[in-house]
Amino acid sequence: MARDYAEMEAKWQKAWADNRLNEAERDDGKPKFMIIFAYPGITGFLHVGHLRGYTYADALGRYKRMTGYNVMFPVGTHGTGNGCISLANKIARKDEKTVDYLVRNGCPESMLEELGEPMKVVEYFNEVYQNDYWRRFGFLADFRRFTCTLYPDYAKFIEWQFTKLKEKDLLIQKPYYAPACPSCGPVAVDPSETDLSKGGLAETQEYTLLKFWCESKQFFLVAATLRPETVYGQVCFWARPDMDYAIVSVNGEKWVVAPEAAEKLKLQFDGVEDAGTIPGKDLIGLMCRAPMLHKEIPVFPADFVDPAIGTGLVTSVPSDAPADWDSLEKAKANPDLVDVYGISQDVIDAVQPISIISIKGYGDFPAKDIMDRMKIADMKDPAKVKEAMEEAKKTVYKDGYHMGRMKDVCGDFAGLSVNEAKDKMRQAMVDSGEAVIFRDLNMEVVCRCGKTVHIRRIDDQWFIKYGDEQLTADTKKHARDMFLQPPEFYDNVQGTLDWYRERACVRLGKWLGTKFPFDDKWTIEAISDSTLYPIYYTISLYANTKQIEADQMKPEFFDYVILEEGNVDEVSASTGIPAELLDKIKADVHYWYPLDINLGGKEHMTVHFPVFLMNHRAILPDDMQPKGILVNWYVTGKNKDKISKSKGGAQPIPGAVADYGADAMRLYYANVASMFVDVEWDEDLVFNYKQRLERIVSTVEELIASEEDAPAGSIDMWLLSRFNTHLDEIRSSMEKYDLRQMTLTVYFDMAADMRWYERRGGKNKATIMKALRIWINSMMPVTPHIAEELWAMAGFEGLVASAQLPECDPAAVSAVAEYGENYLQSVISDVNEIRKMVDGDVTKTVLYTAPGWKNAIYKDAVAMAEEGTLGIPELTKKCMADPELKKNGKAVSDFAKKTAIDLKRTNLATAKALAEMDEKAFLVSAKDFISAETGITVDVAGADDENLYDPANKARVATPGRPAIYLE
RNA sequence: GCGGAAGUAGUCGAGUUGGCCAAAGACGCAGGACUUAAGAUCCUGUCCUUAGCGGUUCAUGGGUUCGAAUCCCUUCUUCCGCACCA
Repeated sequence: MARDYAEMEAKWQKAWADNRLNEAERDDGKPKFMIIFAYPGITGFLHVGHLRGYTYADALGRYKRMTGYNVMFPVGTHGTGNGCISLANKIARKDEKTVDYLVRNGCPESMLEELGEPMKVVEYFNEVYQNDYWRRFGFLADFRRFTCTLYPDYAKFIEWQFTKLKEKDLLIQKPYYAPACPSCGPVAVDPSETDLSKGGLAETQEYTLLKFWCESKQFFLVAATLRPETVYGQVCFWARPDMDYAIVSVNGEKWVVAPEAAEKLKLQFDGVEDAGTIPGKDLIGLMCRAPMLHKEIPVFPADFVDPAIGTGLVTSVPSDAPADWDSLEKAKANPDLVDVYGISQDVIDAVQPISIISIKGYGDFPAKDIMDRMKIADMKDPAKVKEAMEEAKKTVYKDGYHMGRMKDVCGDFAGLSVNEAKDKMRQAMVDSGEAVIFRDLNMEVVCRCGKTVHIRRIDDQWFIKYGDEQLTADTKKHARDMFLQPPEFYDNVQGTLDWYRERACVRLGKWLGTKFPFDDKWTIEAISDSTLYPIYYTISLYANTKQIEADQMKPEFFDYVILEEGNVDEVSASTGIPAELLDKIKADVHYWYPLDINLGGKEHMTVHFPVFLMNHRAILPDDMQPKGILVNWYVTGKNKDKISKSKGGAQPIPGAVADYGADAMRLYYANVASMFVDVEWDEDLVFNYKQRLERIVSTVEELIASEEDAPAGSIDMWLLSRFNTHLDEIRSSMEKYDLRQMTLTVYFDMAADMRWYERRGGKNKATIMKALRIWINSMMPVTPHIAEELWAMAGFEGLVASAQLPECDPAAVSAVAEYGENYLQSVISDVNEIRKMVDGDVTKTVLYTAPGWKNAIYKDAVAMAEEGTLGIPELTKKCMADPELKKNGKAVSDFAKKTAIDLKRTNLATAKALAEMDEKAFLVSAKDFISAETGITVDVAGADDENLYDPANKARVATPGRPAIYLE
């Protein structure tokens, strides 16, 4: 059936908008429900994966609407940071990939000129997100309340928030080391490489700079190490003879380091100045005094030293560093030491590895052991050797760190475990002035702008004090009392909250965002301005409709409407906002808040959600704390990666909606898996959902169109019982926000029931309309457009989007009616099962229902089970007391035993239904149906019947609920 | 390393307060119906065995229990977070 989904969807979306169903207005007489999804950062076009979470939010909101709630579902975007700037820059310089990406996603070429300007990028994507994604998917979001973190009124809110944090002593200043680009300022180094063109996997490492005094030259050779605990094993020093080193003056001392390192030092230490250069070859052969060890060691040449890492000078600990062991062996064998550098053989011979750490499973020299074990000496391919050496280094470091113990040669530190010694020894050397701490990236990192990123010290950095004990304790307590899904998040968040310390909250340099209210050289960074914002949706409406202006939104305004502090006339006087309006806004804020659900992807679990909770706890009173957080997992690409926005693998959203329809995609998201697992994007699967929906649509269409009507019978009771039961299931699933279970009920179970009803010849018009009323209404949250279409077709009143889901009618629920059909299905299934085993054609079957005495026992057993007195001896005793039963002796006691055991494990309602059922009458009435289903003649008989036709003596095995079957 | 999660049939995935679980649903596959236009629809089947019985399963090996996919421990494997990144 060809159906123009786009047109149909647009029609209903317009109807919703015309009826203003999406607009959230305070209604003091009605319970409210406020749900948001964590607004997306503006980073370009979104992909089909993002819509997963957003769709959940809309579906939950719609469900709440149809169960009596006044719902607010606002949306917004997050533009803070440098994403938009870097995107605009790339567009401005006509970066080919970027332009191609934009065009492919439907950006008109004419827009490209304008988009070189960051704020234009923001404006453009604000429209794209709202129109091409959220409206297109049929979200009943209150677009009037849309806000963006770069709006001037939003900035006022953030300023107020920071004023509050400061008042509560939660803002502090201290020095801070951050990766920074010389022109763009601090950048984020992470695998997504949002800010970078290279090096997203780099880690910041804390090196210990060791100072080696060189008496003859009166300067320090400065080596960087990650293993300060190995200083007692130093035997020599490595420098590159083929490069020039820089001499810098640091607080009056002269340090020799690689030129790259000199630049880095300037970023992290004060008073670093250039003081000349020295050729590397001039360093070879010098003697220098090793820190802590206090021994003179010689400088040897080495070609493995990389000037870009650390200081470009390396201290040698052959016992525990495979590279050092290897290099030392080579160096000693190198005649240049004597011939070229004039080092005396005595000095060379004196360089012997010192055993300093004992590790279980290793000998005196772990570095040598690991190389022997890995047979590195036998390797020929240089690339393989390099890889193996890297591996060897890691292994020996790891084992040493966890199992190693310092040996006696290690002075005061002897006997300590390596991980203890590491910190203590570093601290000791720092205290004695022999070492300083230096931070460096472990690989090259290049900013989007093309410059190399280094670690830089930033003084007077502002932090939010998330480590505050009281705040942490209060937040943890609240997190125990609220709704958090999935359960492991509920547990983990406690630990995450504990682990939070200070967090840098402002940035220098070119960033989009709100200026820091206490010093406008800083810009508030992206996470810190997106923690309290849901409450702002209750206010944004007034700014968006120009009822208030940004510059009227002074701190006292927020104090009044949010915290109910201050005097309305004074606030009105100072802001120029009428008192009535102030009170109206205040009433709105307190009607809608607290937030009921904040829904976001799993990436928010350790960052956004905890700070969201902490900021609420820090600033708002008890009755405004968030009530729930729902975390959704991702839609991933084929290779299990998160579908990457930048890599452009996924289909653009508008194309996907056009292909499958918004409802099919919504159903796909809701039903394909639990919220809490990743799913792989699979177009075929989406197509399947589309087909399933179409099948449901045509089923409903046919039911509505059918002219037939028939009197109601047992199958009608069955259908209404089932559908009313489903209503309860839907409600209990949604109680837990379990959309998957809910959609399973609505789109699978109910569809199957409807089919069975038709198959059983159900044709009662009134029953059908009652069932459709329930069914179509149940489809509204997830597939609203199709529900609307069917609702209209069935002639129901108004829009289903504003209809209320019927309550389950307990009078319609009948265990007996439901049991009958299950019974029938299992009889048919048994007949088929047995027929499969029989050779030759089957023409006839006889179904024997259980004899009266078995039914009598069963009834007794059920009655006893209801009273809770059922047991094998009790039941047997009771049976034997009956003279009629006693005649059957052993058969009775066996059956009583079996019945008692069975009943203990079956559902009592089912058992009762069976006990009340007249099986024989039921089977007689269903005879024709069974016959039609199986294609064979059916006879029904009771095992007690006189002149029973029972050639195979089957009737004796019949039990209640399980007729015996004979085939011929 | 630290912390967390998870391993279920050909596949994706339910089921994890222990019992009604040979284990939902979907997909795939096989047979049939309808038809020969459809990535259509509808039935039936899909661990082994078998007149519906029974047997053996839920990464692995052990344990607790009258009873375990579900609880405890071994081992193996996979995934995720670890901070200034939304």
